[in-house]
Amino acid sequence: METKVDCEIRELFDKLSARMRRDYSESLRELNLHVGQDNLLYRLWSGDGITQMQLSEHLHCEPPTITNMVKSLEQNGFIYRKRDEKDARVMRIFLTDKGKELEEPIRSIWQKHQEKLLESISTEERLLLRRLMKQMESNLF
Amino acid sequence: METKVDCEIRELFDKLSARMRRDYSESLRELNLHVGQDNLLYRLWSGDGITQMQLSEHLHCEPPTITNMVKSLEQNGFIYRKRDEKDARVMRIFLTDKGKELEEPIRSIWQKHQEKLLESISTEERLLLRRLMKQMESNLF
DNA sequence: ATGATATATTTAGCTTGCTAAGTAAATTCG
DNA sequence: CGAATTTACTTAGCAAGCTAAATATATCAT
Repeated sequence: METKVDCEIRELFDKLSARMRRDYSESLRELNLHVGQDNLLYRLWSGDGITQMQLSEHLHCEPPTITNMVKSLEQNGFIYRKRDEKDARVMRIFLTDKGKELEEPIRSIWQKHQEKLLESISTEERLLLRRLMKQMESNLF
Repeated sequence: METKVDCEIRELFDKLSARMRRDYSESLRELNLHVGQDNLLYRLWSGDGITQMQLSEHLHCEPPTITNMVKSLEQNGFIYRKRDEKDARVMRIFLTDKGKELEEPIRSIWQKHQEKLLESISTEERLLLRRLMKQMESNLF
C-alpha cells in the first residue's frame, strides 16, 4: 500500500520532469537555445565573469558538460570566454549583449510554464508543495 | 510574492529531477544500465513482444530514441528484436533471460531511492503530494 | 629550486533525447 | 490494379550529460 504510493510518486515525478523538459525545449527552440542553457545564462545574469568551475558547482553538473555548453553558447554568440589574468588555468565566462537580451524572453517562458504547471493549485497548496520538495531535496543530499 | 513561490517550485523541481537522475544513474551503472533503460525494461516486464511504436508511446519519447535505446540494450544482451510476421514494418521487442533477471535488482534500486526521497514525509503528506503531482501532470497535457 | 601533488579545463567516447529527412512496407482510393 | 498516402522504423546530425584520461598551470613540500 505504502509502496504503491511511493512508486506512483516516482513514476509521476519521472513523467512530469520529462514532460516539462520537452515543453521547455520546444519553447526555448524559438530563442535558438537548448534546455539547460537557460539555467547557465540565469547564473550569469546574477553575476558575470565567474569561472567554469563555479558554473559546474552551481548547475550541479560535471566540468566536461560545462565545457560543451560553453562552447556551444560561445559559437552562437551568447557568451564569451576570457582567460583569468592571475591564474592561467581558469576561464571566466561573460555575457555578450546578445546573451543579456535573452533575460526577459527566458523569464517570460519560465513564468508561462510555471503558470500552466501550477494552474488550479492554491497558494496554500503551493507553499505545502514547496515545503515537501525542499524536504525531498534535503533527503537526497 | 506568488511569483516567487512559483519560481522556487520551478527551480526546486529542476534541481530535484537532475539530482534524482544522477543518483539513479550511479546505481544503475552497477547493473550496466543507463538511466531510462530501466523504464523501457519495466514496460517489457509487464508484457513482452510489444512494438517499438508502443514503447515510444508508453515512454513518451520519440521513435528514433527508441531505436537507439533498443539497439544499445540488444547489443548488451538484455533484449532481442523480432520482425512481426503479419506486418514487415514493425519490430517486436522481447526480453532475454539476462533482461528478465534485472527486474528484481532494478525494483530494489527504485525502492531504495524512493525511500530515501520520501524519508520523514508522512503517509498523509505523500498522498497529498501525489494528488498535487497528478494535478500538475494533467495541467501539462 | 625542483619534484610531487592538486586544480581547471579539455578531449574522447558513450547514451539519452531531440528533429529532419530517408526507406520500406501497408493501406487507401481513384 | 496501380498511384498516392500513411505508418513503422532507421539514419544522420546535434546538444546535454556522464566517465575516464589527458593537458597545462599552480602550489606544496622537501
